[in-house]
Amino acid sequence: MPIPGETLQRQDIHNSQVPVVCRACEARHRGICGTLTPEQLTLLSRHASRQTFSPDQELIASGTSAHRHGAILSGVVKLTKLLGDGRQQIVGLQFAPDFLGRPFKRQSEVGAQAATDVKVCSFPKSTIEDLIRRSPDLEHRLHEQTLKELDEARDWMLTLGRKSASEKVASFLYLIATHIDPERADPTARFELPLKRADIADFLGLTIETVSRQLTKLRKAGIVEIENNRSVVVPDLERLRQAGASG
Amino acid sequence: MPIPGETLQRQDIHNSQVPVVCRACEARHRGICGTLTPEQLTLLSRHASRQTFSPDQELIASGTSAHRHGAILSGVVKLTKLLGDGRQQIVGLQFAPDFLGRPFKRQSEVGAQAATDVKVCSFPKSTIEDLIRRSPDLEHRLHEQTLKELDEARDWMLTLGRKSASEKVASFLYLIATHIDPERADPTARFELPLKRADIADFLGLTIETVSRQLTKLRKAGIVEIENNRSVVVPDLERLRQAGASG
DNA sequence: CGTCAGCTTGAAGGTGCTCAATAACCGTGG
DNA sequence: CCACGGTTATTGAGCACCTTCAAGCTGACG
Repeated sequence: MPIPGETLQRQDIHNSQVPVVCRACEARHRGICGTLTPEQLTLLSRHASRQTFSPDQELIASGTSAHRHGAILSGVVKLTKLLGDGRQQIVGLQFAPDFLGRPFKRQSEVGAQAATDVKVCSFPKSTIEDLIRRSPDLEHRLHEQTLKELDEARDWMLTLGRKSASEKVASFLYLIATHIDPERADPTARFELPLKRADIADFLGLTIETVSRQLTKLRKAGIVEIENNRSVVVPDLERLRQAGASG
Repeated sequence: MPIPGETLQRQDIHNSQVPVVCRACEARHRGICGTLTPEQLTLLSRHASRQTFSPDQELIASGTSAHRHGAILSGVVKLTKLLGDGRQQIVGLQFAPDFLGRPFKRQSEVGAQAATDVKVCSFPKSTIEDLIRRSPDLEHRLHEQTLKELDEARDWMLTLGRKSASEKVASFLYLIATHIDPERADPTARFELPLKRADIADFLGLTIETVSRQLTKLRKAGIVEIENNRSVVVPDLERLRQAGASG
């Protein structure tokens, strides 16, 4: 259960310097915003704006100089790489309240598209970079996220390089199950798939057809239940984890 | 052309505070050491020691609490991940003067083994972490390296997920050619492969046999020349790059 | 009710794997 | 110097898995 907004807001009530837009923000105390001082928040919010994107809409065009960075407020973002002939690979998924953008570099080498409906709070690259230079805490926070993303990328390299199709699909479902609803103690999970089949295929380095076949195989094995193509129930998370090959 | 040692050393001659062991070090002005003040270098060097490793020797056992970090002085290090049943994937290659170790985390989730003969300068995890906390510059440098590694990991995910076997092998050769001898203007390259076939296979998510077959295919196509299994000549780097599929 | 996007299912084919034999390389010691 | 064993790499034949191509299905929305 998410913490009711009340407790979060009470903290800020005592600090009138916190910008109005931030006070009610879902991400106010998470992600990068959590480390900022009221003055820094003010500076940032002055240049910040909210945007929404619908599935498959581009947040950053690959190869384009992205002049804005941001934080995901809700939804799932896919990071993609393209080959000359159209082959595509999803190289990362990002969830709220992740930071979006690659600091200290002109060109982004990955594209970013909304996978689901997405809300972001974005600000100019230069604003956040200035802030980073002046706030070691913020850089540390971003460094931590980068390290986390690197760990995840390497986990996925193992999946891409060495797992079979059915292990890949199971690993994917397990990944989503553990990311959508971060804290859950019970062995069962229930969620909506944030990706359509084509995206899953691009994430796993497979074709749509193979993904589909492996899903029905997992369904027939009783490891997952799927309804309306998107709603998933996992009766036993541990069993799903094992289907993804024990690392 | 590398800068002659003379100019490098002259800087230190005027600064007698720089530790003796560091003065003649190949990595003194590169990698993380480059940002450190003489005092910081002294602190670090007091706890530092040099080690050498031969091929396949473990620098860090996966899952083990690595209590030392370090810098690569020479050689190539492979970062590996293992699946329960023995399947292996190399998730990164590191060259001098890269930093070795994952800060701010108890457990390393990857193993590190020497690919070639390797020299490292290592120090206790806690020493460098203290230093990081006190030196924003150092954290920035490490953050930059982490970002670089993340970019590389994602590049490789595209290779693992979407390229054919022959494209994979070509991509690998191109990667090595451009990393072994970083600055080279001419279109031709000549180098020793730092990895044996089994390692290449683990890096590419293939089998030894497939790697071998694709290498002879590239050889017969005149894209590379190979002698003694390890010495490679690439007459036209651009052609090799294209054989790896234009991204 | 028709259309369109997304998903599933089937049959055929190819790429890369498995298993197995041969060949090249390298250090050691006769 | 060559013979030798061990490690590393190449090559071949058959097969499995995943892809390709093609058809049908489902649900949302006009």
